[in-house]
Amino acid sequence: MPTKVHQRTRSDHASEVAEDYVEAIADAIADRGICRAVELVNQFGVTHATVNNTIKRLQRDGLVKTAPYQPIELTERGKRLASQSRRRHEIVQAFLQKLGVSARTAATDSEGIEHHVSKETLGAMKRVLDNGWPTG
Amino acid sequence: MPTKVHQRTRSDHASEVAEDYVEAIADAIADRGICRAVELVNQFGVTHATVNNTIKRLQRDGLVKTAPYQPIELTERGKRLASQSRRRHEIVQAFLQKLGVSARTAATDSEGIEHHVSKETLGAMKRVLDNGWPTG
DNA sequence: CGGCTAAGTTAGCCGCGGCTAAGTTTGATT
DNA sequence: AATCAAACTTAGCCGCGGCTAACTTAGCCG
Repeated sequence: MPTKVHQRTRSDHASEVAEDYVEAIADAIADRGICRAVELVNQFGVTHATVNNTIKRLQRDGLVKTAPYQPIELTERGKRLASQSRRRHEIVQAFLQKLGVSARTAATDSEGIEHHVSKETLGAMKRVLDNGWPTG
Repeated sequence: MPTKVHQRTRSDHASEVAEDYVEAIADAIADRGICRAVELVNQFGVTHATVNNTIKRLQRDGLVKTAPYQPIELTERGKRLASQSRRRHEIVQAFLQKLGVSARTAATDSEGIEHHVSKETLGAMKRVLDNGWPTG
């Protein structure tokens, strides 16, 4: 009876790594105009080879476009995912700080939490930021 | 210059899968006295083979003990991890509900979030549950 | 007791996200 | 123009957490 529907083909769902990468790429482009792989190497603390593999997956999945030895750019889908992720990230981080968590911890925890927050929960956090704590 | 905000020092941490498994095993033992692999198969919606592989890793890592065709038991370390995970899970879930999130969503989101909540953030959530919302 | 079924095991495969080691390209500086 | 260091690519490896397919064991029941 457990009806175990195996929905394996979840190619429409970007991984957490994908979200982290497009967010970082968008930030780099916003800050410095372009994004080079070495910036991701530094930011994520992984090797160049790993960044390369990941970028290839993101390109295959239609989130980034790049060519050998060229800077990394985002596709329209990539840009959409990046701004979505960034918005979630900002709301979670601000919410945690409003909760009384230190800025440093809020930054760390929001990194992990942002990928697991549903629309409903995000809305509840946003409401707090806009209107204060619930039920007076 | 290199920001290197991201910390790779999670080697001492059990994986999220490990935490989910020991939590489920502890629940099964609490509810029915023993835990059989088929319960994990049903609960996580994965195959028997996958449960087997995972249990082997957990045994290698000293979290569970079992023998062929025998029920799954927790080691002391496994029990400690389970109750820790369960406590985190409960606090996060209750906090989300207090935030105004539906029970259903709180259950889903807390599953993902619990693995990324630091001691400090958990403490802040607990404080809210005990003493109400912060700063008057 | 013999069979059958559910539970468990084993072997082998895959993609992701890591790594090292070695080679290639680029671009700045001399 | 030649060199050199930094950036990048490629090849090959690993462990995790999934899977299928095929097999073995346990235990219930006729």
